[in-house]
Amino acid sequence: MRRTRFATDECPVARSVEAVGDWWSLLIVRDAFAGKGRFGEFQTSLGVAKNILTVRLRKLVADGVLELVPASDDSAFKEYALTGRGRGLLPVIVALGQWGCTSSPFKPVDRKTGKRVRLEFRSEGGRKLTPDDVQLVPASGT
Amino acid sequence: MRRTRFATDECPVARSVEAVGDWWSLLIVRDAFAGKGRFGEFQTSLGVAKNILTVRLRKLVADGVLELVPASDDSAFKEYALTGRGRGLLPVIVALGQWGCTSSPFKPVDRKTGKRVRLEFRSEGGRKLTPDDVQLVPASGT
DNA sequence: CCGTATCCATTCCGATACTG
DNA sequence: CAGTATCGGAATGGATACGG
Repeated sequence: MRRTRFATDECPVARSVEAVGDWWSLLIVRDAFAGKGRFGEFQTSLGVAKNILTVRLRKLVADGVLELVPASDDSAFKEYALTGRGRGLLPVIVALGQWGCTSSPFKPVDRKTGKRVRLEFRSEGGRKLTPDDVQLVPASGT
Repeated sequence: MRRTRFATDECPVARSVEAVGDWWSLLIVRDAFAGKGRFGEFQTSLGVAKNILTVRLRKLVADGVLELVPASDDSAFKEYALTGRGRGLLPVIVALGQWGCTSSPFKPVDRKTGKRVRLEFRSEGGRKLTPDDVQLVPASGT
């Protein structure tokens, strides 16, 4: 029963971990943000075995991260599209990307201006904080 | 040779994925941010098998996320502490936490004011953006 | 207390072959 | 193109026993 435990873990990080499943899922989500939606696109992009991809996609759909929609170009097929919940994962992707390195094949930009976007910590007052300004405290709701 | 491929992947997300390894590592990092540092603390907190924990800690140290430092209370033992690189993972943890849910055993606060901190997308001009305002574009460096 | 070493079950992953 | 089915190898994970 390995890591099923995480699904009911009280920590949202752990539950996110469980929901997204494994890293394949996250890379699929990354590709989805990059505009990919077809089974073959994911398969080519990730080089993952097709059976694994099938399982991952199914899980992502079951978890409400992706949904199957009619393909835009060819009505005979379906496409995988991010749900609202799925789009909520963008900060995770961007945070990983920012941590990974600077030069990236995918960069986040403002949809309107096309300018570079970054993830920042902001206090309630709106003040920009560095990671060192931030600490994780044990709890007390919200 | 499974997923070793990711280590040389050009995408920083994929490389982060490889560096952090698996979800255990991320949960260890989460605990480290929460002030934990001793082997036993991780072991108790995560309920992970000790041999697995050993491997994960070793990998995190090798990847420069954690480092071994003399224990503060008992000089006979060592503690695992986040490196600068490791502290850079905080946005990832917080992003996962924000996505996971609202009520959390760990919340990020401003170290100085104690007030709630959130991760936000900001354009270069400083304007706050929603995830829907942001798109991932294929590349062109930095 | 802090690991290491071993054993075993489960799972993951990749390759391949096959269907519609 | 979009999967499904099966197979074997590798890695993960848990439990336990052992040593510094």
